[in-house]
Amino acid sequence: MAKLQKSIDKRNALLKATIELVNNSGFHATPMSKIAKMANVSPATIYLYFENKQDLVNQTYLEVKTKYTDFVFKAYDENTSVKTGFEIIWKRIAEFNSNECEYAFFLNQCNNTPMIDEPSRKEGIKYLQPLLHLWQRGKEEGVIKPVSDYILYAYSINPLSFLIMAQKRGEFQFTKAHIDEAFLAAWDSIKL
Amino acid sequence: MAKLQKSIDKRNALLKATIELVNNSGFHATPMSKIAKMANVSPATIYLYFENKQDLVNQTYLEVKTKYTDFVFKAYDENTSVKTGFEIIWKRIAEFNSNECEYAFFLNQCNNTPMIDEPSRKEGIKYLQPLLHLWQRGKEEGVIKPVSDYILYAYSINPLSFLIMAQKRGEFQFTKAHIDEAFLAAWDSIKL
Amino acid sequence: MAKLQKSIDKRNALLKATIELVNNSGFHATPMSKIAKMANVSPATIYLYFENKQDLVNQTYLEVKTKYTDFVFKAYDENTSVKTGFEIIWKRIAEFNSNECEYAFFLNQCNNTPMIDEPSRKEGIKYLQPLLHLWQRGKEEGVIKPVSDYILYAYSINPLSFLIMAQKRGEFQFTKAHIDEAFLAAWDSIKL
Amino acid sequence: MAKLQKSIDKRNALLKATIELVNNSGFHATPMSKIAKMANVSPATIYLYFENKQDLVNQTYLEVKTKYTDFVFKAYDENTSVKTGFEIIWKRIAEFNSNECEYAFFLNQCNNTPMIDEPSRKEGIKYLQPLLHLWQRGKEEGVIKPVSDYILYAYSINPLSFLIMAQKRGEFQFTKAHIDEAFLAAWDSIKL
DNA sequence: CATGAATGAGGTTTCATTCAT
DNA sequence: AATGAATGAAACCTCATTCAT
Repeated sequence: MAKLQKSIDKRNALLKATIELVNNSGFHATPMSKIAKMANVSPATIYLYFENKQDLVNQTYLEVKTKYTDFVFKAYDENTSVKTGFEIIWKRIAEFNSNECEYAFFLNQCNNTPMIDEPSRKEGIKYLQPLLHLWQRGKEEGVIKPVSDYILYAYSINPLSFLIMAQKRGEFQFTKAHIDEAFLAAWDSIKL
Repeated sequence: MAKLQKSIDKRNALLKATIELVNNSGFHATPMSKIAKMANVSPATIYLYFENKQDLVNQTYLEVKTKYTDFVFKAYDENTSVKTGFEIIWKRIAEFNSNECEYAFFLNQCNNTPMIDEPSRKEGIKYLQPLLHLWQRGKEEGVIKPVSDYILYAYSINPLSFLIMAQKRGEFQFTKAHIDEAFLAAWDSIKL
Repeated sequence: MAKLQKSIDKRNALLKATIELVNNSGFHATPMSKIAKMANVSPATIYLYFENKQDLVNQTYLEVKTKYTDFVFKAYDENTSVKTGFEIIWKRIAEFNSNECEYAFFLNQCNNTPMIDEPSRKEGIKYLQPLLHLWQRGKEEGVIKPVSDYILYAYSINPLSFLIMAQKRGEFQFTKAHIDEAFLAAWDSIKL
Repeated sequence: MAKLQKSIDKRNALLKATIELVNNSGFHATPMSKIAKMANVSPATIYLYFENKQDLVNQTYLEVKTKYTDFVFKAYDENTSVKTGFEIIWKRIAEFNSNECEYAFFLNQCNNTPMIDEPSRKEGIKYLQPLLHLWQRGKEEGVIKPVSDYILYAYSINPLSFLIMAQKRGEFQFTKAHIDEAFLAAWDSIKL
């Protein structure tokens, strides 16, 4: 057990280091040696846990994406009105962005650069299903605008990423009040 | 004259090559040698026009940002209603994203990674002034929600970036109809 | 007993794996980890049986060389005519090359690259004594050309190595008929 | 001109260093850094002249093989008896082995290990044509044994490689007298 | 002004070997 | 005796930058 635990610890330390360093410098500007140093292992050790750098980042991505989805949809229950359901999910996403901002930054980088390879990206997309189903229901009930999910996502969910990145850059302070304003804007943009 | 002209041509070729290569591979995965080759120039020549790689990218960024702003605000006239003004600006932004998507991709990369250094990024921000003024007027007139400009931007402007990137990835086709839907969502999200 | 037996099995598995992998990739392109894997053993275990990689290869070489000599000279009896004696030995060598080609390839690699260290190489040379004695007798009897043993070896024995390697590369098919032709060439080259 | 000459010099220095180092240690035990040092260039410079290590060795092989063939067949004239023609070629090969033994060692290494890739090996084989034609004529005239060219080569040409390698190892001294003895053995082995 | 050649520094990855268990 | 995990050293290779021409 001790040995296994140590291995898991090392793997986690590597994932953590990857997230932090990639957040600050991007994929290509983050050398394996730095990741190793931050995780307190030898560079060679990384290759016991991951095939290569790309694999390390892919696995980190999928792990973080899973954390994100677990967090976002844990509190969600299908038996609510569309608006309530959306509010619950949206607020969880906002909370994740605030509380786990390292994770949020990382996912953002992944979504905006050719850092993650196609298969892992595809794998990461399926996680949104519950939200898509909710929107589907909303369209059928005439509560949500009958437009592409991409547009709904672009206007109601993605702006949070922009705001969180602005906050990271120190340009913007995301307060409680802002969250309510943001939610209103999100809902207004997609509601019929 | 011939000499000077030639120089400008070379500089432009370098900027163009930078945009294309960075769009496809990102900043750190784009070697100077490739930029030089694509611009039909020796690597050493780059350093006659730019201090170093960072400077090349910064200058490219500012140049593209200028093209963007020039295009976006050229048709704008302050003497319109807030809604009309916003629509004009928004549609120009959408048009730029569609017609000059190479430029749009590049600006997006710049906004989402630690590729551009802080000074250049700061420099690039001031360009939005006319839109900010319009929003200010809108807030005073009670037409626009009285919230931070960052939130207004996040919900009404930034989603276009998300959609254009989704289109680049081939996930989404941005049609004429979509543009109208998107504008509606944008306006709904910020109007009072 | 069980313990000792097990050890010998492991050692043999390691020698076998070494031969196969070195045959296919050469000494320096064969990592210890692969040898261990093929022998179903931990890399660390190798070092219980051998001092280091060089020692592993040296020991493998001497072991194979012994198998070779045992096979080649087993049927040999000094009380024959020189020609008959030579034919017996030659045919055994040819048979070894055909039937135990893995061993033959390995010996060949060892003879042609700086893979084996000098002491082991020296050790491996003495095995040929019976053949050298036969040639000595042949020279005294005026049956064999009075030339250096190196020349006799180069022309009557070594060509088999070349042919067997050509066969391994798929360039040449070594049939029964070829063996007789080859023997004739061998004998013609050294007989007076 | 000066520049071009310098480039050619550098390339030649690299080929020379490759030959010497590979001769002494083998392909996989010869790091690029050592080759660079011996050629008095930076490791990075190697990659201006060769794509990678494999390419460096392949090109070296082909270059040396060409030197070999040029030397061997330069004095050869088709209008001779088979025996005389063979003697001329054989003696030239022997001379090459003696005088350019670095080249000869190198070719030998190449022929006996998986160092050279298949395409280059194939490329290197065609060089022997004149000898094969001579043998063909010899068979038709009933002067040469009617056996596979591989066997003829194995017995009449390849032994020289063995002897030259033995000499390199210091086991055997290849004198003028030896050459005549060796030629006789070679001819006896293939003549009818 | 323009360049091709050159390189030092540093990137990712491999591997022979060791060590705690 | 046996091992899986770990690693320092070194392998191949790339690239931003410089310099002689």
